Amino acid sequence: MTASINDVARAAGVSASTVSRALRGRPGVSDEVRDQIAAVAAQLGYTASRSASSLASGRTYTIGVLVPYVGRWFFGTVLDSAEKVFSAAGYDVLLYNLGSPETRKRFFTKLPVRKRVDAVLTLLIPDEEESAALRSLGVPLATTVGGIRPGFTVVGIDDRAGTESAVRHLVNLGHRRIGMISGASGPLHWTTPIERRNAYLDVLADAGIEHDPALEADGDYTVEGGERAMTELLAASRPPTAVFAQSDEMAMGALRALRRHRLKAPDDVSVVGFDDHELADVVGLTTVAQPVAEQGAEAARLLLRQLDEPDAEPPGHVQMPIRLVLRETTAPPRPRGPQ
Amino acid sequence: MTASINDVARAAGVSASTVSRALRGRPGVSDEVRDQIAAVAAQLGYTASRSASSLASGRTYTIGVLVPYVGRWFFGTVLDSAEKVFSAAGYDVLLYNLGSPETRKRFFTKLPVRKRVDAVLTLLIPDEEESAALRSLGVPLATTVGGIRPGFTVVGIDDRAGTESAVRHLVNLGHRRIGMISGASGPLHWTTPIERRNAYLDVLADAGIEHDPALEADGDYTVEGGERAMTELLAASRPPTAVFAQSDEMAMGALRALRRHRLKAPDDVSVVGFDDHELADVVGLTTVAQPVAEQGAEAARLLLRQLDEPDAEPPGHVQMPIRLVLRETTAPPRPRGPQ
DNA sequence: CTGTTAGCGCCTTCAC
DNA sequence: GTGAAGGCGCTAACAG
Repeated sequence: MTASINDVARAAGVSASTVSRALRGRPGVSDEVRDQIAAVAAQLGYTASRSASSLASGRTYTIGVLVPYVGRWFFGTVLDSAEKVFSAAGYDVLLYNLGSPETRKRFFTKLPVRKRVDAVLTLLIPDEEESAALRSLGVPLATTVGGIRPGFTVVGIDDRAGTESAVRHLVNLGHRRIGMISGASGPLHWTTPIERRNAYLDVLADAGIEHDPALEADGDYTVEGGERAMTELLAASRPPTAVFAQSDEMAMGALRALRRHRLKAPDDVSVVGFDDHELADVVGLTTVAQPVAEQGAEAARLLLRQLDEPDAEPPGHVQMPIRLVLRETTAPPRPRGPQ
Repeated sequence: MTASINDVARAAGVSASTVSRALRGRPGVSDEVRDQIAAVAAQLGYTASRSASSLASGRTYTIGVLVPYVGRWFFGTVLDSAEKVFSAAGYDVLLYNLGSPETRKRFFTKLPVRKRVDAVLTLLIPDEEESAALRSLGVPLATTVGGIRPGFTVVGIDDRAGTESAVRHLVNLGHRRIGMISGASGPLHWTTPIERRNAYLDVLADAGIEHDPALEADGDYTVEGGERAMTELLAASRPPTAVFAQSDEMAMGALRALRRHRLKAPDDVSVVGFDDHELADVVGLTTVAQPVAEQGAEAARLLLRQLDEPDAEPPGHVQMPIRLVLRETTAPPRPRGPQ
């Protein structure tokens, strides 16, 4: 099999403890012995067994990352950037794709990360019980989604401000019938759709526009859902002239629905998204840009810092900037013909 | 700290080995004792330490997955589906995001997965040396990319047939100046761009069309690269009337370039992609569809089967079906005005 | 069917 | 600066 620490020790003519110390850069080894051991180890292709060392030390050098759906652009991007930060620091990433309720439930009851990770980054929003389960792990916790939660470092954006800028943009263009495609069907503890909805309602009220419940539809944060939602809105007795979608993927679904109805944005309906998806530019989608990759990287960095300085008080909340990106799916409403 | 196997053994009035056997469903434990142990374990919130059990058994119940870029749709989707198969079978996934050359090199020299995983699924194409390093792990290996390689189970598609259907479609529409956006700048051992290029050349030759090197550009398999490549092609003295992009993301970049030049597909230039990206439908992109998620799931299943039946001969190659999906970015070339 | 005995490979005192 | 023990928590072979 592969070389063990004893093989290296024997070949280098020292004890296993010295090899251990030398390879991990701990003090108490003379430089020449250290170099010699490094050479021997390299030559034998020795790498310490993570199982054995974590069993002995209690440290795993592994971070658990919880994701609802890896294939979705937002999560893939956050995961990508977070992984880079972790691996650069010598940590491995254990990935848990917890999209389905069953998988999720099993994860939180069995908690397979117990004794297996030094920290957890969750991209899904745990409810009270799940949060407690994670806290019971006794390791640093971080997230890039949802509101402030005790025991978690959350790196997020100002959902309210982002939504306001999007909806105000539509109001300023002269729209009065402004629909919203939201992702309300998610778990209740996911505050994002709620915050965005409140901001939407506030802007409408502020502009003196009466809210019409028929102008809201659930898009489930997916392209297909967005398409369904838009179709629903178009079927209303008085359809919207503009739509704010709570995510770019839903906005793209909305655009697809428009195409299917032989309608165009912005000529027939204006559409604004949220995220600044990698492909938003391709379809010319006006959207609220948020620094997705940076959020993942920042959350990862904050987690590593907590690992380095266990005594320092971790930041409870970090807010990243957002900005409205104007493209081609928004325009003033078309003057209405005689009704 | 958390409960250990001995705590459970003591509380249940049995030995640790019995607990171990009972909880893992091994034979040799009476039903009543098994139930009792399960109850005690649940009550104590006991989960076996993976480090300890893998150290003792040599089995890790962990799969290493190597990805060039998690944020890219193709890889995210494969990873997503593979992870689901693995986790359903009780395996954890260790993710390695090996996009940059340095990360990649470090991974293959240190091989941190040694003694840490039971199998490896790689979504990046290892060169000869890297393949050897992976084989030295002594675990089952699989991939969803690249050509047949000894020691690997590869789940792929018929790149040649896919490309042919795309380029033939353009020929049949009447195009004669057909450009290609490829991803040739990748590592040399990546055969995909080469295979697709050969198929492209063959179809042209077959149709009696002379190949013009000025009609090929490198798009690096990214949206930005596709945009650059298209811009390049448009600057040619005699630009193409149709373009085959080796991936949907490059095709979308090409569409973006067209928009920037105030040109439209298919009116000015026809565009075909490859993949059937989740959003290809949104932009109406004609493309060669491949079952991306299914490839990940199938590769994962084949890996698990090898773990279950170590003696069975693993399949060297599995081919999944492709099909051309006609949408709105392709049409006959516009009749040329007097020149 | 169940308990006892040895390790798995490494890290961590504690001596020297 | 270095080596010798002991143990991390679990599983595997062997008894009974």
